[in-house]
Amino acid sequence: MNTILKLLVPCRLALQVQQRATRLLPGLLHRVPPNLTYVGTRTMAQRSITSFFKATPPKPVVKEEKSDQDNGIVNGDNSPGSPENGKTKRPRLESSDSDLSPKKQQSPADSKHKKKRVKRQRIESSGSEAEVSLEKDVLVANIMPDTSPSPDKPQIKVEKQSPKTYQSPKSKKKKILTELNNIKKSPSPKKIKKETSKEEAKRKSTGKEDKSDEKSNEETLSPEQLVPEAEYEPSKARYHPVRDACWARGRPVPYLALARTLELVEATSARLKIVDTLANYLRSVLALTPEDLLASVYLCLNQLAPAYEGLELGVAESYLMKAVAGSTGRTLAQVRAGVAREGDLGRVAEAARAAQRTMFPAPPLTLRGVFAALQDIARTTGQASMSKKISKIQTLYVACRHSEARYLIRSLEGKLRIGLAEQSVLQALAVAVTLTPPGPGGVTQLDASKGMSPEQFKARVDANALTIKSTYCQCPHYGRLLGALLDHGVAGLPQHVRLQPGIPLKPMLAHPSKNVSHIFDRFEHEQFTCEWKYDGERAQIHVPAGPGAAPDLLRAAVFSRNQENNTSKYPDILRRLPALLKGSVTSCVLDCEAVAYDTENKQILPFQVLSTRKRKEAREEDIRVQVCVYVFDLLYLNGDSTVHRPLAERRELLREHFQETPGEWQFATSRDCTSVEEVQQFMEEAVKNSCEGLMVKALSGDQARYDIARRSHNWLKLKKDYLEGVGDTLDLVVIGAYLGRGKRAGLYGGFLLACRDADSEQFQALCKIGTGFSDDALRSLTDELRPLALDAPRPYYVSGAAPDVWLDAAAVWEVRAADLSLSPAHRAAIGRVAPDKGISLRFPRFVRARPDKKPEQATTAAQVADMYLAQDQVRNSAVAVNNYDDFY
DNA sequence: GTCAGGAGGGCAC
DNA sequence: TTCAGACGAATTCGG
DNA sequence: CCGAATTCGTCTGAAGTGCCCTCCTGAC
Repeated sequence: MNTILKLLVPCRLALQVQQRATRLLPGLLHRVPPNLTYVGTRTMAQRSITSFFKATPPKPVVKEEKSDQDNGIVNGDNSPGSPENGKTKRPRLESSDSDLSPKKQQSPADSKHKKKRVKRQRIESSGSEAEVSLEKDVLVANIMPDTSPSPDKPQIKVEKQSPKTYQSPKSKKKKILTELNNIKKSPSPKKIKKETSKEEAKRKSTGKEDKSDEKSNEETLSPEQLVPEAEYEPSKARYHPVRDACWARGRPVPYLALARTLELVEATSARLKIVDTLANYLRSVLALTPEDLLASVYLCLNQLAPAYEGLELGVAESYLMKAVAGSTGRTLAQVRAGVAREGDLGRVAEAARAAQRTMFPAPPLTLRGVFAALQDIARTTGQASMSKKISKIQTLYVACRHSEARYLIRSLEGKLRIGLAEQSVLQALAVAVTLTPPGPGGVTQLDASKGMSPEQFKARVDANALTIKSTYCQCPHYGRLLGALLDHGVAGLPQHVRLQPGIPLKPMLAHPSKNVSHIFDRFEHEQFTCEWKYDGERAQIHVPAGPGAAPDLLRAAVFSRNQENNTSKYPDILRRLPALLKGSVTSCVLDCEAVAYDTENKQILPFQVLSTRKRKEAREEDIRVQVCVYVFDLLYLNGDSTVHRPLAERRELLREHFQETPGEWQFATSRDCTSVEEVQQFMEEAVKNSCEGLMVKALSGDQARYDIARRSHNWLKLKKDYLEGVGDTLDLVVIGAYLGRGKRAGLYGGFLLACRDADSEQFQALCKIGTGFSDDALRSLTDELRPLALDAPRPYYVSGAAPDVWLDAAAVWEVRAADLSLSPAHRAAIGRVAPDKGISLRFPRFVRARPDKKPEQATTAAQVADMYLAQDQVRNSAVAVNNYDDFY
């Protein structure tokens, strides 16, 4: 802490000096006449777009070196060409053409080595936490007096062994194949397809049928027959949902059961295996305690409720560190140091908990208890709520056993980081309900795969997964989904849970497209359309049906891309709804983009302006930033879902039933392009009109449906900064580093970059950067930069924030960005565009190191300011900016 | 007791 | 938002 | 024709800027 302060002081001083100096400058640079021309970005970038489209670059070549003259501002004309050389063949056919990609250069042996290394690390990491203490045994004994494990060793053994259920890909693959061959001959028709581990396959192949399955569904296990909680192992081969569970029928699921499941998932990287493990756990829940299914699923996903209910924990790392420190008798500094070392508060908390003895152990945690407590924490608001929250957290924390602490803390942090997310949970749910189907009469079958061939079983799982995912995408509400699943089974889902206005659905997303030929590859024989990609905020507008034939505008709602309820943010949009809806509309769901709009100059404003709008309970009379809503899709109309219709039809319905009002409601500008040139021209128009680029969508056929369950990224987006050699790149100096977390623990995970101010001889911090590095690059950059660590920043560093480690200015990196923005946080070019604001980068990413450049050759503050001012959006809104002084 | 500024959290992109 | 890595499925290659 | 190799799409978790909202803290 002290060191940080020491580091901060000189930096702050320098900053103050700098700020004072800039304040003395008249606001000359504040605004720029629109007729001014710049050597900077725009001209170059625009030209580059043209050249990009025109050139049909020959072959992917190793990136050309830039000439030193460009000084790293723009990679304009020396476009190295696109990797796909404009062919309209399917990419896969090109396999033998492109032989210079980095991946290819790596020998297969190398990559296998790499894989092995990673896997081994993962196994070790989860095996190493053998934190079984006597005290824990006591706790276990408390619940299951008759099965209390003998002290220490057996438990340790289990903890250490269990994660090894998978092997390196190579050996694994071979084994599986042999085993599968055996299975082909074996009479057992069990769920072979999913089995990936050697032992499982082996055991399967023995073909011993478990005849007591159905019977055991009826029986109730006595406590001594139960698996000890700490030894619960849902990754087990031939898992039996009742006999292998660690709790009895009707009893609350122990939180440790979930923690054990998550632990095994964390130790596994094979996705099928992860799904299998989670599915087994879910089968037990289905068979024994179905009322805990919802909480189980929510805890796996780190959610408390549907997003639109807006329930947030409001606690994150800093408060959690206090809680952990407080209840383990450590200082905050000790916990901080632990996190810096491990890169994960969860593990630090787990270790701290394990080292602690409790005189009177709290009763073991139940899953529903933890879930309820988390909801309770989230609902705690108002004065002194933080201390209440912390004490609630501490109550939970001191009751944790084994790995529970790790996952409890990570749940509170908001990220489990175990390689399990929504798609896998839904898949696991599908596997679980296929094997152990619920229904009106409860679970009657524990293993429904009996008598099915592997192919049949897989087909059944796939079908169920599609039903579940599709239902979920149209109604992302786990309460409803799981409720219907338990009551009616999978078959009853589509009937009981469906798309309805008022509940936001998952929106269609787009994949970045690096290259125009990608578009033509993807939509080879299909019609497609291009739409301008507006730089605003996704808005899903719902209008439910009223009592009569009229829409119920009072219950209309606006949802964000992540299903957050934004209704109170946009009273203006809701008021204007009647102008949009023609008389034929009784209910609808519209997919739109809300964009900041200057009504006087009829001009789109930058995203940064939109983001200054009030977020909650906005009153229309207070609104200063107007929005124009660009409608681009129709998902529901007059009681019927339209998501399965092709875009061409949806668009037609949209135009038929809705009407534009200039500056308020507009249909997204679109053109059904057929040639590269057409796309090129349309893209240029979009960029000139303050848009980010284009969205490309199939118009007809299967690909044109709004079908998130099958493919959530079915559209393509084309932005100028994706295109090789077109976007803005800068050459920046590394002046600091941040310690990595999670999978980057032990390495630098991010860096602080600066530009050079030639006038004041300073390095001014411009942005942080943390993406674009390959794992290897990050490793070698960390090694390379560690020796450059400084005790204090150089006097000529100017930065608003202090990195974990200051570095001597030596390395120069090429960095790509989408835009430049005015920044209250960074000091680059401060005073050159706005008196008290610097400039920063939007979406900065690492391109490559520039060992050929010295820090003195880095991009200068003046160039940064030029690049900022040369942006189309800034130029377009220059007039408007006068009216929005506050924003600039 | 009130109020302003700051820190932390969460959510857009 | 961007990006990279791992996996798994689909496709192509080669003996 | 079959197994090996290659490629592509999907899923996940690292990381970015910048804004508003909420709560805490310290000054008056």
